[in-house]
Amino acid sequence: MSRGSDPVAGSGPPLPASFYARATDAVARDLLGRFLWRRLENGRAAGGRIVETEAYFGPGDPGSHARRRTPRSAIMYGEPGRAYVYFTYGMHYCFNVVAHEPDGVGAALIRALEPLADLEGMAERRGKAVRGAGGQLKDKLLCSGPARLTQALAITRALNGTDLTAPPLWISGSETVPDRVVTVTPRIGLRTGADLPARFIITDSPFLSR
DNA sequence: GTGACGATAATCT
DNA sequence: GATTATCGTCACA
Repeated sequence: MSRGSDPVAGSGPPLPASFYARATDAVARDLLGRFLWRRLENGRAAGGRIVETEAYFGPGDPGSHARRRTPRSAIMYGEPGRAYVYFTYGMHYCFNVVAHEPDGVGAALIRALEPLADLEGMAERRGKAVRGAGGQLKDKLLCSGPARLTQALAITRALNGTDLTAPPLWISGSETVPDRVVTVTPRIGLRTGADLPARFIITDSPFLSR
């Protein structure tokens, strides 16, 4: 970021749909270091730098919702560059970007952000869990997990299917981080056997989910 | 610091 | 009826 003092403007225009029309794991890898932004009802923008992602594939990937085509997973069979937001465990939303080659299936789960803009708003939406003794803000707890970041950015199922190449929810950033700062690990939270090495992290980030 | 557990409802078999 | 791409809290060390 370099232009002016507004982090949103300084991070450049939204990534085009073509960015997402590539192999799912390549997109998940290349999302590291980019910026996720959310324009809120009050006009403010909340956002952060993507530091952790996972790739979920289509039929043949037992850990993926899209291992079968169902009403919920159909969006992963559709147009790249749209949001896939689902509700789980009776209380949490998770945010994915539909990403795959032509006629492919898949999406990249955004698992953690380094919070950059509207930290106070994030803290309000996240609730008391992000405050320590004396009301001190624990910024590591704002966006370090897939359900935490959706709460911090006010992402709900109302945004399922939205186009990510324009507000109110978009990703920007023109730089691809170098391989030397990236680590690949097994995916998290799945039944063993489905935990493919398809989790991508910025190795030394303090804002990872674990 | 670590590990167990319950919350809570959409989704699918 | 079972499962779940999670998180916060509470023990205990």
